Parts: sequence; C-alpha cells; structure tokens
Amino acid sequence: MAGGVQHRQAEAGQRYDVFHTDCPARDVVDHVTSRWGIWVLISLRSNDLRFYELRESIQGISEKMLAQTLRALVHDGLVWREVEPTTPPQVTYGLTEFGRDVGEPLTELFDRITRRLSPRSAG
Amino acid sequence: MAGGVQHRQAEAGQRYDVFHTDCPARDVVDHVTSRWGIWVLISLRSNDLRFYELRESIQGISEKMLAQTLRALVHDGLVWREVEPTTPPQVTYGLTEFGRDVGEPLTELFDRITRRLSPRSAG
DNA sequence: CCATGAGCTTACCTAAAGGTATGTCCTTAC
DNA sequence: GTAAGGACATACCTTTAGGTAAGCTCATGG
Repeated sequence: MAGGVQHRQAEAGQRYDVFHTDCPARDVVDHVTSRWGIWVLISLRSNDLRFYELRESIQGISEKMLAQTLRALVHDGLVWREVEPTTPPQVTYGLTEFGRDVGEPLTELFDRITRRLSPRSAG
Repeated sequence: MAGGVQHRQAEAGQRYDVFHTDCPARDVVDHVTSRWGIWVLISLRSNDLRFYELRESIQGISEKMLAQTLRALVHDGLVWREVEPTTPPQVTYGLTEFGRDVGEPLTELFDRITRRLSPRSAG
C-alpha cells in the first residue's frame, strides 16, 4: 500500500516490483481475487446475468457485497452494466473483452484446483 | 439461456455449487487468491527460495504473514518445504507439481492484467 | 557471555471486510 | 392503500485479516 512503498529493485535479479506498488494493476488483482470477485467473473463467463440472477447463482453472497463487487469490476473495465429504464429497473451484467481475457485463466485456475481435489483428497 | 439459473437449480446442476460449499477446493482457492498467497506462488515459479529471500522478494509482507501463508500452501500441497538442520536452520521452499499447475494460470492472470493496464511494466 | 542470525511463534491491537436489516424509488396489481 | 418487485444505498455491528513487536532456539564469533 501507499505506506511502506520502498522500491528496492536492485540488480539482484528480476523481482516482481508490482507486488507492493500502487499501480492500478494491484487494485484490479485485488478485486479479481477478492472473496466474491472470483465467482462473479466465473459466473458471467457462461452468460450475461441480471442482478438477481447473480445473487441467486452465487449463494451466500449478500446484496451489499454483490453490488460492491460489481461496482468495482465495472469500474475496472472487466464487467459492463446495462440498465433498462423500466419500473422496476432491470440491470444486466456481462464480461467485457478484458473481463473475458481475465476470466479465462481464472476459470482455469479454479478448474485445476477442483480437478486435483475432487477425485480424491490429495496429500 | 440467461435466466435459467434461479429456479432450475434442482434439475440442472449447472450452477457452480462450489461457491459456498465446504469442500477443500474452496479453502485452496482462498489460500491461492489470498493477499499474499498469489505473490508467494508467483515468486516461487522462477526458482526455489529461502524464507528470507521470499520475505525480501515480496516487499511489504511481514514474517508472520509469510509464515502463515507458506504453512497454508504447504498444507494444501502446493508448496514443499525443506529444512537443513544447520544452525541457524535454513529452510527452502519450492512449488510442487500441483503448485506449478496452479501457478501457471495465476501468473497468466496477473500478466494479462498488467499487460492491459501498463504499457510499460511487468518485465 | 553476550550479540547475531534464520525461521519461526505468540500476544496484542487496529483497520477493514463483510453480514444483517432496513430504507428508497416508481409503478402495476389487488 | 398497500404489497410486491428489482436494484441498489446506508447504518450498524461482528468477525477476521493483518501489522507490530517481542521471544525462542542454538551454535558461532568477538
């Protein structure tokens, strides 16, 4: 974070300096890997979803957290948001190209973990 | 079909049920995507590292968090731990096959985000 | 005989994440 | 006139993540 930012990027090999910098990538990584961000992105990979569909799809998520997570992802450019000005308003969410780009390795990550653990407990 | 998620849960198990279950995969996902877990795994992809090397590589991490994160990853089978019984003891960490398997999409995820956001960074 | 170093562990405490409950807007249906 | 539906916002409160700092081990060097 902004506090202890010391860039000791010496010549001692290639060290990921992005680990602690305040570049926008850090925020996006945080949002993508946040508790609910992962599941929102994975959910939206299959198809666009309404707010309430996401809420029911991702069981255990609260409306507050869903709204908050979506706001961050929309702000990051990973998710688009479309409002139909009906009453009540209907809002649909979907992945942008960036979102699809990011959702792919995310799903792959998730799949590799479950693939490894589901047959039998791995030691 | 976009709107099929909420009421069709009984018939079609299409929805990701892992979102809220207590299967071990959930824990692993949590550890992998935890604040420091990501950077530990990415750091270890290039080569095995000693504890202090990790601490210095991932700037901003505290010893407590590093130890805690490593313990979780070792327990999950993503990272191995080797102790040389010298004095002081020297401990080396590295990725298991599972860890390499998981580290790949994780790095890819990270790279895609940085590639998109910073035209001149990450590398 | 005390400091040092590597790799932790433990206690303590604060910041923030996240849950629960409620309010809001506007319109149609009853 | 009141409930309901959809997508939130907001206040309040609890849980947890994570930072700081100290301690521990034990052989070696000063």
